[in-house]
Amino acid sequence: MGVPSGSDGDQPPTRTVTLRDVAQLAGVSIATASKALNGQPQVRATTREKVVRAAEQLSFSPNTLAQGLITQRSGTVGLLTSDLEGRFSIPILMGAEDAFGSDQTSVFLCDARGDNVRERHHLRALLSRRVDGLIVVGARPDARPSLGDLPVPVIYAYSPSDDPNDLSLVTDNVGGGSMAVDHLIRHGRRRIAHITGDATYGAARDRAAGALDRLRQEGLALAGDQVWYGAWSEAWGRGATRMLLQRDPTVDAIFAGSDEIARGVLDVLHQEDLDVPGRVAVIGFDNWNILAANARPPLSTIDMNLEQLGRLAAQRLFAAIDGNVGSGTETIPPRLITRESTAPLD
Amino acid sequence: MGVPSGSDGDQPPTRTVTLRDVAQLAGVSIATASKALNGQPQVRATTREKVVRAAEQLSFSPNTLAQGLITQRSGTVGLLTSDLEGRFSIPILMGAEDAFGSDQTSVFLCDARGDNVRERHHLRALLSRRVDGLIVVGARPDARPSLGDLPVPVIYAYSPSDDPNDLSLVTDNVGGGSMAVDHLIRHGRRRIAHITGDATYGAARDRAAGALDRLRQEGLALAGDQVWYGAWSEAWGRGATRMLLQRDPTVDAIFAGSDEIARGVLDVLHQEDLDVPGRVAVIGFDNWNILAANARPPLSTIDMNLEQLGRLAAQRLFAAIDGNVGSGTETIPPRLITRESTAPLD
DNA sequence: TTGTACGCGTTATCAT
DNA sequence: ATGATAACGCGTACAA
Repeated sequence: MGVPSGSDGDQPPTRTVTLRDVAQLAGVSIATASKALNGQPQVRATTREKVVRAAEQLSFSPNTLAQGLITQRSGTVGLLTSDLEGRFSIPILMGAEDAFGSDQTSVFLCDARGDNVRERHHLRALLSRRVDGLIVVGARPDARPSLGDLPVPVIYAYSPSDDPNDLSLVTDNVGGGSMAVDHLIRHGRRRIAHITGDATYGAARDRAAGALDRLRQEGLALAGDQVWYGAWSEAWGRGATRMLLQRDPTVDAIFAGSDEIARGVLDVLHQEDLDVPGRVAVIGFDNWNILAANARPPLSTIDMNLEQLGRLAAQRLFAAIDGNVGSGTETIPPRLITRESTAPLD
Repeated sequence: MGVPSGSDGDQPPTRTVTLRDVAQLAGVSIATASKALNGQPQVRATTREKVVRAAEQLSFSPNTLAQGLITQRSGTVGLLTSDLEGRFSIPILMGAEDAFGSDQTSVFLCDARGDNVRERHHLRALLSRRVDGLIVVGARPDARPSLGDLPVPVIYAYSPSDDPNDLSLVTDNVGGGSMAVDHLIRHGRRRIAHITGDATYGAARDRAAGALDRLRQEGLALAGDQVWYGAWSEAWGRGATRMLLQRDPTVDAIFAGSDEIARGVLDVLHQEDLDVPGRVAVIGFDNWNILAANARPPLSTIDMNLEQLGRLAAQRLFAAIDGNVGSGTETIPPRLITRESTAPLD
């Protein structure tokens, strides 16, 4: 079909305006037009004025592709994510996009959907588009295979590369776990339990390690006698809490490995008529706003500062593009979000 | 700092390999190399073989920028979103990215963060990059100002353009509301109430209109005597449910305007010991998996098919780029997701 | 201060 | 079937 849009009559297919048109209208050569628009000093003020005016009049917009051909810089970067759906990619992506946006560089978004073939495919396309650099955002906080030697710098975010020569940016899960327990201790809790997700996730083990570490420092034992590994789901939060309460009714605080799990924990505590935080304090992980802020009561939690991680990735990539390539793994500190679920005992 | 990465010695700054290198290695002219690689018929099989092999050996990757200069097509499109944070943009964006990915076109992601200035800024950048087209993804399902006449086709997704000459793709909120109530009726419910979000959202009013319409068809009155407009939050879901139960204890089903609200509804129903779905059925809206699938019980809901909307936007944009520009507003039908919160009364 | 001429990497048109 | 050569739109060394 194709209804012709616009009410204007059939204008001749208006060629996109080039620098030649501007130069012509201004009555100068292409070279001077270029210099004038690019703020080169060797051009008379009045001439520059003429050119600028002409450019505006024609609403000239320089062809970045042509510029890139010359400068050998496309002014673009690739954002290669493994799962857009996952909630962790988004903030990172936002941070990066934000950091780049304030500069001149545009961002190619590619979602590999966890598929290796698709990833290679996107990689080829990006290199063919001559991106100046690449940020690879993983789906889970465990090491992923390096992309190997590429003609452009690469930063790995969230999932570190398995090659220590690459530069990776990750969250500090050990520190986060420790921070959560520290917060509970400072609020007078002594019988602290830990319910968390899939033990095959490094994040789960790291958070637990941090938590246990902090408990040990304080000479406290873990309530419930074990770390309750399971699934990253509300359902597991419910199930584990029931088991926990049965095994150890003296528990006065629960550190949940994710906000989802924490919601399940809250649900069962309500069912058992155990006041939160009066009787049991609860702290989550992720600061997933929709879950944490709207919980009853609002949930204290650990924020991994993913947006900052994204921004930092952008900065590191810039540095690498400018020749300052780094390597190793850089860790971003988490942040405590205090809400009502851990208010002090009165 | 900048630790030099890689363990290989200081290789000379390896120039990116061009078609010339390939031609040279294959012992042919640049022109023939080009033809060979592009599958032109006028080239001997053995020659083509040579060239292809040379290209592989050098892992040649054609410079898309240069190609674009000639073909006047960049093979890129812009995805201009108003709020990446918002959960609605993501699935649309995924659908579009997916549809494009299977073709040759790459996607520029731009987040305007609801800021008009930033939007113009991104727009300039995208046009300067010679994108072949644009998809504008709004933050809320109400009309937004048109970008006006641009040198490339534009598709508006989720938020329709206020200019009927533009092509907009939106979800069917009236149909969704009607579908939700229909489902409840089919399962024997007669005392149906509706709790929803901010009345300034067209989506809220449309869903309510669809619900009321379906009730009217059936000769049923709305339980609770009114549509409970409020906020798109769990807290409002709780508050409204309490008021509703007070005003009309006979209610046997609640249609919530969002899954968030539905979660609040469920919470209060549990507190009041009203079995779901035994005593009261609950249906949400959005199919926001994390909220709906993990609710207790799992929540029936309406899915707006946003990913499909994104894919369709990509297809329509392709058509427009190929000259088949459309206009007006196209509506994507929603889809009912049945879970346990609306299981039939036994 | 301005203009000429060349090149960026590729495709397309013409000879050969 | 192959190879010069001219574009594409722009930046820049060099000459004027």
